[in-house]
Amino acid sequence: MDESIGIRERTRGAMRGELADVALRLFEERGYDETPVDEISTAAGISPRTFYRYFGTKEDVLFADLPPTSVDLSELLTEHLSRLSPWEALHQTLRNVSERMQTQRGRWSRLLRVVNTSDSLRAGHLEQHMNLAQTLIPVIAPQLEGPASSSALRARVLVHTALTCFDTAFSHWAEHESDIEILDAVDIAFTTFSDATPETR
Amino acid sequence: MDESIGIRERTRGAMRGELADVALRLFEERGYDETPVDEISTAAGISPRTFYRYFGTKEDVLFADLPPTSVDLSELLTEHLSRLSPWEALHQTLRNVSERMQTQRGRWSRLLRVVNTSDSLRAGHLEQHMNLAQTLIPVIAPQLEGPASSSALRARVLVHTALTCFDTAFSHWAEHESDIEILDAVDIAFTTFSDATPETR
DNA sequence: GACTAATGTGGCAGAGTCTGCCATGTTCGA
DNA sequence: TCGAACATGGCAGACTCTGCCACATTAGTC
Repeated sequence: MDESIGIRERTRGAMRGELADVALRLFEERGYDETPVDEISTAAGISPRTFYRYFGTKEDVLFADLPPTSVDLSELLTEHLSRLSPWEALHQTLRNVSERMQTQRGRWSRLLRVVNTSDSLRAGHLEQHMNLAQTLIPVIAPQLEGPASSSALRARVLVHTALTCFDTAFSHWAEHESDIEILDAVDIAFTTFSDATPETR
Repeated sequence: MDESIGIRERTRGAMRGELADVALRLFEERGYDETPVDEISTAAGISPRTFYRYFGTKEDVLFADLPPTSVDLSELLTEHLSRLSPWEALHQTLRNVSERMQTQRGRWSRLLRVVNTSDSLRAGHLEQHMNLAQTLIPVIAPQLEGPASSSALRARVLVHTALTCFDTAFSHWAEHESDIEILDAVDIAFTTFSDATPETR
């Protein structure tokens, strides 16, 4: 089964991984903005030009191969939607993602720490979520009741809010790593509304 | 009272405004990525170097002088918090911002249309909100009940979610300008949770 | 084993954003 | 009127990213 991949693709994948490792390490040492692509590529033994063949942008070396973007979330979400409310389904879907990420806790906290040192990086991270949102909104939209005129908007709100909760939980966890578990942070984030807005019911 | 400003600052402000106008117009015509700073500055009769004295980055020419960043939201929020729940206070605060923005409806829809044509711009726009969040979170945090360990996280979630609702409402409005009013969109966005998550109570 | 095609890689030039430095002109207050 | 503060412009340079072409390696075929 693996033979079908061919050695070329396997080494290519390995190079992507090595680049990601080297880059993360250098970013931790000297900072993202202070580390030009030149240094990453030479540290990995390739030319700058080749770097841009593996990753379209410098940011991508951090974000491209991350779980939330590589896992098929629509499928997961569809499954949860069959037995949960839209909001709960989003909660569980992103909770599942968090569970998978736990196997790489160390890498994640390193990455989040790097991301939070640079404004441009934070923006790039947000863009990842915008892309994810475009995938999830069409899955949620048909499940919403109420007037069609507002359900399109509410689907957007639900998905973007869910990703915001997810993101906020992770940032908070990365900053207070010793005080709280990832999954607890995610659960607290997703249940904030039911606790904090009694008047709006 | 206005005399204290001095003509220099007044003309400087005028140049900022003119640059913003010229830039928005050019971005509409040729697109953001296809319009180099050279063209904006020459169209406004200044050198590229001087452009970067008025705006630190090319993005800033779109975002820097916008109401949500120039109005003092902390003050507004503090006032609402004295008689509303945190979530409702955030809702009303951003509703007030939306009301002020209505006087520039046309400019806003033009701007949002430009922003939504470029991924990098959308991310930059979100970053404006990240900065706002840093201002609002300390205002909300002391109002939250419950264990201190989770209230810091919940304050972050509430503020980021509020800004997400605000942002989503505006994007939706910009795309369906004829179907919905800004304030209605904002209200729908902010009341999405109370309607859509009965199970989580 | 040799040949061709596909693919990975590197170098080069160039556009575009943004910064530091210095020189020039204009305005303001004394 | 003179010096100080300020706005502007030009220049060089770093950095990201792209298009183009040349070279080498590999894969598949005969």
